[in-house]
Amino acid sequence: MNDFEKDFDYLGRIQDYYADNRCLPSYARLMGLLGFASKSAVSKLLARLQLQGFLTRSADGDWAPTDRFFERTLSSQPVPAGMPVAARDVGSDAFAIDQYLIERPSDTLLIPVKGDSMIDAGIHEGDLAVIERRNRANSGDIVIAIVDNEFTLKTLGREQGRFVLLPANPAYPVIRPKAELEIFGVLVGLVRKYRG
Amino acid sequence: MNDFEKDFDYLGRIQDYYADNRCLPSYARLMGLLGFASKSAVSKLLARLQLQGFLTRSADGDWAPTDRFFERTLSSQPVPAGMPVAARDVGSDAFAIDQYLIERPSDTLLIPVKGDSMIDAGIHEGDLAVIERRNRANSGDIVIAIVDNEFTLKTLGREQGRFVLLPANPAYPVIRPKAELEIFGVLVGLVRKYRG
DNA sequence: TTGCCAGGAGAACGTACGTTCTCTAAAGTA
DNA sequence: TACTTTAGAGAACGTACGTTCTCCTGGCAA
Repeated sequence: MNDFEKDFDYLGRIQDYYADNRCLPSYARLMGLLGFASKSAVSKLLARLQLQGFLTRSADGDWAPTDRFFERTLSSQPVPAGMPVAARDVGSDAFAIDQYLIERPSDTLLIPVKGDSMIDAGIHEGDLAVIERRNRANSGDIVIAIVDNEFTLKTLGREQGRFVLLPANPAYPVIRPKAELEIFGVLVGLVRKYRG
Repeated sequence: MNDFEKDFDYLGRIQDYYADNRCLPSYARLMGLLGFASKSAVSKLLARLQLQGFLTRSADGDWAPTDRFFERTLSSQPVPAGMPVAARDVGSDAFAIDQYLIERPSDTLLIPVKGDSMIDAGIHEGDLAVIERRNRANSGDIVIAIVDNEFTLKTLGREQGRFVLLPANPAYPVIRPKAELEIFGVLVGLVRKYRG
């Protein structure tokens, strides 16, 4: 393992710590975490990671992760077993999930999916719907509409010039709103977590 | 504003600070942030927020946000028509999804899904599979296996003591590997983007 | 009015913090 | 070989840290 890979391995452990604790570890804890016996080693490592753009200093002078800190490996080709993920091999790329899904952060929110009315569209109960707030949508879009004071996730359709809400499950009826259909937002992404 | 609302306001400012700095503020900074003139006021506030389940102590004894701390990014309650949205945007919380899905960043990578062999599990072509690298898995897990030097996403099953790979699409056959089955990782999450 | 309670002020304390030195050992280069 | 570079060890320093007291004050109930 060369120096570059070693620092990448260190970075991985810091990322894991951050995922657990939602905060960067102190110098003392980094010593234990990385196997260092001195804080100056930690200090120099952090300086190197800052140069590579993974860390920065906050306004208060504390260390803080950068966007690059949260980039994950995107790989479409199998890599030999035993190769560390962190060592970005050929065919792999860096990738930030949130930036991929969310284009307009201030207009975007996450809403848990209830029920199975969109199951045929691959949208399951418990999935997290990434919704961009908007009052208009096109036929064919999957939208969050407000019906009877409740959020409803359905495909927007048209019938005789009127908007209707189409479930993606034959067990559910098409919703034909009597009044104006109130669209809350448009589905721009979906997030599902497995294992609890 | 009663005591409960006041604490909620304090919590909001702590959440804002966290979104900016990706770390909870120290007692001294909380004093400035909340308008307190003493640290004991901070100490007691944190104790109250802990009771309400917004904060907790990490294994190292530090304060750490709980899941509930981030809950404002999820709107689980229906929003009455015409009312302003109680749900918070995802805007300031720059990596909400990433942190939701990924527990061990250094062992996690993203792999684009090819084909429709898992369509009945709600996994579509073009989705991004969030994979945690691991050589072992349990029957019933959805895994990435390496077959013919290609990634294959299937449900892990057992047949007469041997591992097999089960598609979630009747058009595809069960894969019964002749040699040892090479498991690359386990599916821990799924990400889908709509609208190009 | 009195007593009680809780949020906050203010101060003291011990410690863990981040920084910054010098020094060592190993690796690379001429 | 000798020179240079660099990751890390180790120690020292000043400070900001979290905790824990006591005391003050306003609100509420009896």
